[in-house]
Amino acid sequence: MFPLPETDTALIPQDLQDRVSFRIRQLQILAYKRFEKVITDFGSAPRYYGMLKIIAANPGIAQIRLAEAIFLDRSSLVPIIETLTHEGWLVRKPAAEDRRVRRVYLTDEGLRRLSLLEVEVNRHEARMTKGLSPQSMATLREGLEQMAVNLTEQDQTTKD
Amino acid sequence: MFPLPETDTALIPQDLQDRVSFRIRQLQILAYKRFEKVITDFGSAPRYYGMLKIIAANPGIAQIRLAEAIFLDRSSLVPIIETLTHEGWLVRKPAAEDRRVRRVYLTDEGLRRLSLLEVEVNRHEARMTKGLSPQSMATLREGLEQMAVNLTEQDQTTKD
DNA sequence: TATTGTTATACTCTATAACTATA
DNA sequence: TATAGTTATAGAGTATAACAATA
Repeated sequence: MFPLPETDTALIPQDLQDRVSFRIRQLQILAYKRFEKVITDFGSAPRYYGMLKIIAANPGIAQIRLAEAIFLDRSSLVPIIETLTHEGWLVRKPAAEDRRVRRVYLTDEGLRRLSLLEVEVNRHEARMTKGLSPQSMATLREGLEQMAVNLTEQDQTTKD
Repeated sequence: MFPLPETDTALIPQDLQDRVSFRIRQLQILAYKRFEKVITDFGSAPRYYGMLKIIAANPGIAQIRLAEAIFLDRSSLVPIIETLTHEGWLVRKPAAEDRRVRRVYLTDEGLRRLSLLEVEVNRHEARMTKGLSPQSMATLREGLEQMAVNLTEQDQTTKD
């Protein structure tokens, strides 16, 4: 009997390891667990980092546009916006020209905290991509982007 | 006013698009939605394709090893195994040498159906990676693997 | 009539804690 | 005492359907 614990990868057959879809899923699980463990003191914001960045880049975005951008139903976004508003990250203001719309903005405090959070996200990203050459990173980014395009294009043509 | 709808990507700032962690998350969401829409008639198996492949490669694996391999708590695995057993994919047999353990196997029917499911997974993967050169694919796979290694290694050293 | 945001509701997925049976 | 599997339970996260306000 060997004292070495069997590694997880030993159980994963090669053809599964070669599947990009499997790797993506596995990475998302791992990265998310790690991210949540490492980043604290930012309330519930870390998991919505991407969304906060989109709001920062599109101040006053309507909730429905925001929901579409992150592939969520507009109703699913409501409690998220509410929580982040209570935590001081966001404010909603009714749109003057269309009073159905509520525009979403980062607060000054939210902007300030987002820049601090960004430092942590950078660290996380650096740890995750350690050992990858700039060239590999570039190819990786292109590949990930191409796949996202492929998947969204197919969604449009499918047109349920 | 232009008739063209604003694309999602127009809302995503470049620095966010360049984040591998953001892309991974986005891709996982898109790929999963697409996968579930396209693949039907396989019961609840498609979402557990990876797990079924691991069982196929490790016949008689103990539930706890399987849970570790897919980063789930052993208790979370129980209802999954149960469902797939009821659907005829799996059987559990008590281990002779350690009666606490229940060994998990694919049924003959499960093996047969898994090979059919695999055809669909291949199609999904091909659509997703369309336009990527063999070289890009190779670099992509290496990058994804390296990141998985980075994340699991860091988990071990953190050692909470 | 259609759209935006909201609410009520239900479903899925997951972890934690406690239990059981074995070791 | 520790481990494998199970159960009960609770907490996220999500979508669907229906509603109010507005266009």
